Amino acid sequence: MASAKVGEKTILEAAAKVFAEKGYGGARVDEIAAVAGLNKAMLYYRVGDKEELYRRVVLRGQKTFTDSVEHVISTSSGPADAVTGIIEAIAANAGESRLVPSIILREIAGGGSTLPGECLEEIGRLMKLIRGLVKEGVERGVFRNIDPGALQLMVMGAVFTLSLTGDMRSRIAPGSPGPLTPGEIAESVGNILTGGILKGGEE
Amino acid sequence: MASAKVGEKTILEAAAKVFAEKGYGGARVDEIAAVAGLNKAMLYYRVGDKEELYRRVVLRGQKTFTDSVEHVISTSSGPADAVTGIIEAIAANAGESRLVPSIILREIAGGGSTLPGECLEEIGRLMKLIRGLVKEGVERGVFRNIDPGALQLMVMGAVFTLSLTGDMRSRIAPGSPGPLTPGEIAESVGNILTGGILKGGEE
Amino acid sequence: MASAKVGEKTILEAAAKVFAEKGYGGARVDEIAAVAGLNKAMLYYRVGDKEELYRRVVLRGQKTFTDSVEHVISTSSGPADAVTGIIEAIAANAGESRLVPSIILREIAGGGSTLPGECLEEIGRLMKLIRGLVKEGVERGVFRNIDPGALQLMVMGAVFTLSLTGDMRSRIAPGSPGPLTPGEIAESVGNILTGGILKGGEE
Amino acid sequence: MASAKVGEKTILEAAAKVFAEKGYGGARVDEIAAVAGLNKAMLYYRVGDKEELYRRVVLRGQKTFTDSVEHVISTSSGPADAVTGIIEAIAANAGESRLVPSIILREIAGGGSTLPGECLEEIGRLMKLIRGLVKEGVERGVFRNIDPGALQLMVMGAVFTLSLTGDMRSRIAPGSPGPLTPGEIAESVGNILTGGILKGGEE
DNA sequence: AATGAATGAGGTTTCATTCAT
DNA sequence: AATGAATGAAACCTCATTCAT
Repeated sequence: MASAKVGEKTILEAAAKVFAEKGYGGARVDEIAAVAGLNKAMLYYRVGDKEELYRRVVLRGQKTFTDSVEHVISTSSGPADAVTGIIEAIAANAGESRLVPSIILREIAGGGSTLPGECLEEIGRLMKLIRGLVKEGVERGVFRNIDPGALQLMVMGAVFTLSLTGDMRSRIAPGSPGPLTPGEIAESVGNILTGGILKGGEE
Repeated sequence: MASAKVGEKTILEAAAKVFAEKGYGGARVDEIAAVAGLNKAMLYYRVGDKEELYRRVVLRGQKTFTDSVEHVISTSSGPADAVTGIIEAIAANAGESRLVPSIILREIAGGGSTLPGECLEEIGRLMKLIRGLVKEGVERGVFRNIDPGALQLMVMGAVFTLSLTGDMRSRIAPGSPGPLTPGEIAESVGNILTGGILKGGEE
Repeated sequence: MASAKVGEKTILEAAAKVFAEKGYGGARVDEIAAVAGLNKAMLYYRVGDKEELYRRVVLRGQKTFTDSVEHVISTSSGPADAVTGIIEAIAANAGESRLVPSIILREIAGGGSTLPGECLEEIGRLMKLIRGLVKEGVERGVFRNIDPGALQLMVMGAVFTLSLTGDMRSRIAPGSPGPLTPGEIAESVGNILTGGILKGGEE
Repeated sequence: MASAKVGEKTILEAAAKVFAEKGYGGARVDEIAAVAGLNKAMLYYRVGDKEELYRRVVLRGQKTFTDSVEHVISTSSGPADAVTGIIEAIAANAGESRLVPSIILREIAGGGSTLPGECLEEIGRLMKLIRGLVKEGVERGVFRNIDPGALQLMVMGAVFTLSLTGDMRSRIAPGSPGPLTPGEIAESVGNILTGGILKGGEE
């Protein structure tokens, strides 16, 4: 059935979609090929085996992600501003495609055992950025004394979870407000993170 | 060949372990049987097929989890106290077994598509508890006006992520302090959640 | 649960029922035990393995069957009378339990490959009876010159088929008269066999 | 490893062979694949699972069978002639491959419980043909008043039984004439059916 | 570049059979 | 005599991967 020149981008996007929905173990190469609109054998010819496919997908997603964080930091006016910006960026990113959040959450669930080495390094790059940011904030007296790793993971965990549970929430809690927009998510999380949940707000 | 009466609890624990590590798709019935110290056919005799096995594991984990939250709420002195207590309970729970966090995170990643109906209901029970708690806190003037769903998911996402990334952190960031204890996790999260990250704490 | 003394007759009848419905390959020892109302292990203790179970069931059915044919022949007033009597006996037998017909039909379908030796011998006894009958009829000038083997198989094939298709007929042909009684079957077959289907009757 | 394009016909024929010999329950997919000269997985790729395989085999056999009956009826000079022709056609058909007879006999034995719906419909088509034929014969005064269903089943039962017992007969009754040719079978059955077994031929 | 056909390894499930009590 | 628990072998089916064209 023709298929009219399927670019590598399409392939990786199709793979991303399936990996995100089913996880590495649950994803079927057949399905990826079908979603990409491509003969299965072509996947092997063009990209490689399932593992390689996964590696590329994850790496691509991570790069986009870390790049956006990097950009926000370098253009922000200060640590507090940067945090808000990052949350917004993450939420926007996650709203655009479930892919990275879902894959990262799965990797976290599995203890990162299936993550190729290169990907671990890329995660390192992200953490370094965040650590730098927090450190600066603390030194400048803007942030309280916070574990940067904890902060980064909290933010990621929170934003990803909120982004991914949009559909589920309406199924579970009929009265709930339904899927949140990236903007709302960023606001919710940012709000709590910056001000805490207590009314008084003091320590 | 020995094995002396393997209880159903053992079976479910073995299954939980494997599902937690590999996810539903990646888990092998063979492995579960081996971990349970049991012949593969026995799994089918005693519990049922892979799907049923998963259903029971998840449900059991969820029940334990929600029960502990329920207990904390009913014995706490007030909403603020309860939130701290819940965070501690979740962290303790997650520290004890990676199981529930990891399974829930995976389900979140997959959009809950593989979650049996009964499990969704159990999630509903949990959310109801949290919602009640937040509502009370807001009414009493203890909490700022917060979306309870967002809070619950944030907490879960944050705590689970922190609990599960212990091992990974040292691999990724050599300088990092290593796996946190449940107590440290609870403190980190509780700290940020209650007071926010900003020094002044205003707004 | 108890099961209050299950006799061997009951066991064989249960087995017969299941073998008749599902065939040897399709029958499950579990199901036989369940139908007999007794623990699976007891089947092995009391009767033996699946093959032995089958052997006994088939042999028992055959003996009853051949005995009734033998009885009819020995008490009939002549060959023509005996043929009618046999048809009636077979039909009555088949009406009583689908068992023998169904098992024999299956064995015919499979070329008798699963039939234990003893059973083949018992079939031999039946054929000898029929052959004797036909031979006598031909010698006395009552029957036309007929292949006794063909006659016996035709009668068996016809009667069994009619007996077993009762339920099916109404499902397939809504207007059809529904399951026939053994008497009607015997009449139908006897009628055709003795008089032929042509109106004039002579060759 | 070779095998050079195995057609679907070959697959269905192999399946037919095995189903005919062993029945649905006794047939092994492995064996069917081996007989077809094909990797097991290919069966699933090309045809589907065991049940689908069976459905196709049975339907194909039935169609061939009913078609031949239809052809005989439409080209015969009258009802009596048609009956003889059908018997010959069935016998020829059965002589050519044990397949259809054996499968149908098994289905009769099992009460048609495993027959897919489509196949029941196809049986309906056959019965309609026969019913029309008998009705015409009776109306024209050629046949005595006969239950068409009974006639059809008798003929089928008789011819199939005779066709399939060729091998068995010599094993059971050493003196017997051995397997009959389709022609002989048709003659035997036709002879008895048209003229009856009694010498005079009167009622 | 592209694809239908093919395959082996491995996954899930079932089943006849036996053991311990 | 009776049974729940246990097991190995084998059945059905799927999947990642490759080949021939």
